[in-house]
Amino acid sequence: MPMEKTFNAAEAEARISAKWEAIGAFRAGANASRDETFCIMIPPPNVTGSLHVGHAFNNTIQDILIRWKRMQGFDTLWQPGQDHAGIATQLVVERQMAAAGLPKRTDMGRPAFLEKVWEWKEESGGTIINQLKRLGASCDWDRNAFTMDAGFHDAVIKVFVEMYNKGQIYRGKRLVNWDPHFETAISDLEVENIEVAGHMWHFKYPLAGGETYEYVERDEDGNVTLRETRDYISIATTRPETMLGDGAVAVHPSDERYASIIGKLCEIPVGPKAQRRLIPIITDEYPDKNFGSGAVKITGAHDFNDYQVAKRNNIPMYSLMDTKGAMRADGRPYADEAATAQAIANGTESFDEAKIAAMNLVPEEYRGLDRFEARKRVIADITHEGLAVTKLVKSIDPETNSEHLQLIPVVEDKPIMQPFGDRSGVVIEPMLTDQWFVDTAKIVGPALDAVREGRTKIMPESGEKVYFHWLENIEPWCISRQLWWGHQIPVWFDEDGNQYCAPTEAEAQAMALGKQLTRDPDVLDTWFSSGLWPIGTLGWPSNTLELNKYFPTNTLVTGQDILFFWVARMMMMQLAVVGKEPFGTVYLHQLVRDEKGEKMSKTRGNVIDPLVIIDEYGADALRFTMAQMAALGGVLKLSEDRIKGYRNFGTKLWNSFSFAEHYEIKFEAENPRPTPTNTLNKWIIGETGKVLEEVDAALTTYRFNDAANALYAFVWGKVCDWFVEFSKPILQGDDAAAKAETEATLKWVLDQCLILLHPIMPFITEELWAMAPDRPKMLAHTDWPTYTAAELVDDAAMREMTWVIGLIDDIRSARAQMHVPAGLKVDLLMVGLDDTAKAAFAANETLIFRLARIETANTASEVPKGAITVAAEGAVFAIPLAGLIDVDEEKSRLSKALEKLEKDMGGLRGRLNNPKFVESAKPEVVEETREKLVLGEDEISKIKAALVRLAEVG
RNA sequence: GGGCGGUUAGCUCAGCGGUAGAGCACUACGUUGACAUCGUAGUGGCCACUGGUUCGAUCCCAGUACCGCCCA
Repeated sequence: MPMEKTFNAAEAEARISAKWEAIGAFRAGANASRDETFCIMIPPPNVTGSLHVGHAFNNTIQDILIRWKRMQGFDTLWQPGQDHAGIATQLVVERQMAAAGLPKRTDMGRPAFLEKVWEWKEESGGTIINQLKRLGASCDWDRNAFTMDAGFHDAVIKVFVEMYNKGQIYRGKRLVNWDPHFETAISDLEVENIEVAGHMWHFKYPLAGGETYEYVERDEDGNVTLRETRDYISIATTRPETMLGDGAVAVHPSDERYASIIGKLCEIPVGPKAQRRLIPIITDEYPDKNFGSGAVKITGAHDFNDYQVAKRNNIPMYSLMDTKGAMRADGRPYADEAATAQAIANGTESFDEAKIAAMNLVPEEYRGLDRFEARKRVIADITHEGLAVTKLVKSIDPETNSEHLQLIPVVEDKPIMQPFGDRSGVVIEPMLTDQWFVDTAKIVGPALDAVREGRTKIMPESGEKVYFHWLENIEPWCISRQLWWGHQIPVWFDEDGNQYCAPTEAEAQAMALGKQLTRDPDVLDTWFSSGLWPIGTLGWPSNTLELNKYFPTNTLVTGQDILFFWVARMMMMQLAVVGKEPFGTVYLHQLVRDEKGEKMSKTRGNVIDPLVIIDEYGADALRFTMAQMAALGGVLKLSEDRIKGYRNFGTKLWNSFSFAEHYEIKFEAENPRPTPTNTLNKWIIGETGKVLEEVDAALTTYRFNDAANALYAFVWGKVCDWFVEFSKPILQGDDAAAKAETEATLKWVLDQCLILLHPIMPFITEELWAMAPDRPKMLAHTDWPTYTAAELVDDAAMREMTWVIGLIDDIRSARAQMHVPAGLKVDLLMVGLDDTAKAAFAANETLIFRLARIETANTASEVPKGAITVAAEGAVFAIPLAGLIDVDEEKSRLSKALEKLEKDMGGLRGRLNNPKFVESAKPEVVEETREKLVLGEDEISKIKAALVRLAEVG
């Protein structure tokens, strides 16, 4: 059956995948021929997820590494799995229930809802696995793990209990990102900061008791630009509704404008007149003197910066909102709450966290309002009262043409960074709530040491700086979520609020004899469980074979963006739990963007769907593109054109086999490397040795782009462009021995191409591999070569073929520039060949004849007039085309070449004439420079001679 | 505001002490017995700017400008 014209990826990929699966090609330890292990943990995709380009890139890189190591005979494991994605999954299932007309989650109750989630998981949770298989990912799919699996669950609970008992986990009140839609705390990763059009309002906070001060503003030189008496301090805010919870006004300690009023009280200009709260004016380093008025209101419970200021200065933090983001409607009447708050501000009443938390400082008229509605009302009320900062605006009445001067409130339009929940799309609220935290400060040390001391290496190295910077300033990690889907926190409370932490209710009950217990309803952050991914997937806490064998793992491949969220946490957790760093190397790859470098998003409509790409171009083209672009650092801009280009590369490879087929060259099950006598064959075998070394070196150092480029240049630029072309005259010729040897070489070289390309392009290579009957193993299990360039390179053959290729290039170039028709075979004259050139030419005459399109070659004593001259090492060649060539054109061609050479040689001469260069440069560099100069000057003299001859012609 | 990067051919990017590379795009020619998803030849760069170190800087150092990303 003759080969198809091109590789039919759509048809072949599924068939090949099935075959791999059938023989268990990717099982842990498959094809192992040595004891060393190599293990990669997949960054678990979200169980609700579907494959996007980021996954495709991430998994391509992992697959290249694992296939390479597997072929090398390592005992490999690529551990796959998914995480349970608390919010996302709950959202998906709730949506589905709503669509199906089922009762709401809250009506259904927790156990029934969880049952629904599991049903969903069984049905749809495997989507991404199948998509990863289409990419060719060679995970051990039988070991697919899930963070909610029973074993994994037990591990998570065990770790929580142990860390709780060691005091590394605690419950406390801190400011967290709160999603008012899902009514849960969320992680930083789930918050998207987006710049939106916002406003900055300016309000007057009157000084208590009508006090006044001299307000003076100066320019840079200290000249007074404004001086007035004020009875207020001007405050700018983008969130007026939070004024109700202000605890202080802060100014920078060096701000002279306000020096005289530090320590005084000012009034929050909102709420019932009778109970206006007075708050202190304090100093803190946080306010920026040059920003706004330089004075900042401090609302500790609703802003992350203010929170720090409030903590530093012991300012009460009043929570204003409920879990839905509406203004609180609980608590005592406002008048009472305000009175207490005032007493606290005056310092006459003490306070603690619980007392503050219980207080509701929202005036009755705002209670229950949505936060955005409350904002409008607050603004309107302040403005109405005349406490907004105003400016004079001149307007002209269009009817009467009279001028009006009007005072209007100052409202600046200002882009602001606003946090949005990535799933809910609503504005995230910093919220003071009771949550569970990992006291990261207690476990961060070993994670820092592991990288500092080189037990774990982060690539690129800049990642290490970021890692240190983040871990050295780490904040407590909020691990509780107000969700149902996830690992429920193993803590029970008695009626007095005492905590009992235990793996099971029975054990907790045993600790709380006779007490009525209630379990904490919250679940753990998904990242807490995926923080245990390396040991959890390997069966910890059981002392499994796999745990012993593959842990610590070798390489983690993940995006730069989750260095903190996941990598750092895995480092801390594994070290805290089992005392070992989870991986030897962390390879951080680029983020995938569209061709313009923009983030891909559905709203932008610039999403490249890897499955669509695979359908159209095949998985190999996508994979090769990604490998080729996987340089260290930066952003990967993916465009379809590139993918198309690398699909063409696959076709090129395909056609090289079709070439072999055309010449009826039959691949055997094994195609051993011949020991050739022919220079051509020696040469390509040497080149193969070189490319293997390049590929190994590149993969060892995670330079996937170098590996891909080296293979591209070898397969296309060496094998197809030269070796295959050179082999034609031999294959068509009569020399049976040469023919046999060249066939054997071709078979071996093409086999090597398949082997070396397989990690990057597994499908097409496996397909071509299978065209030989009875291969002992599938390509995925074929031994990766171990020859070295030193063994395979024959220096003399390399030199000779380089000379031949250079000569053909030069003749072709000269022909093309002189407009010699491509089809025209010309006569070649050889002048003054030295012995090496003579021998090289003679040995490769047929190749040169064919590729340079030469009819005859004869020696001549001199170059005739009116001939094209081609200078080569140890020879001058001429193509007599009397009458045919344009003398001027040949002159300009040669002059141009001469000019370039002169310039280059000038540089070399300059260097060599500089005694300091010869003294201080490395000897080999000096030697190399000398050699280049000799060769160049030789060529210069040949070209000059040719120009002289041309001058004689006219 | 703090941190981390980047600026090299029209585009996307490698290179990172010895005088600049790839792919794509572009131009011209071409159905040469594998391949038009191709072949052959070619065009294209004061390597952001300014200083410094060096015999020598795209590469190292310092500063400037602009652009990203992360954290506030």
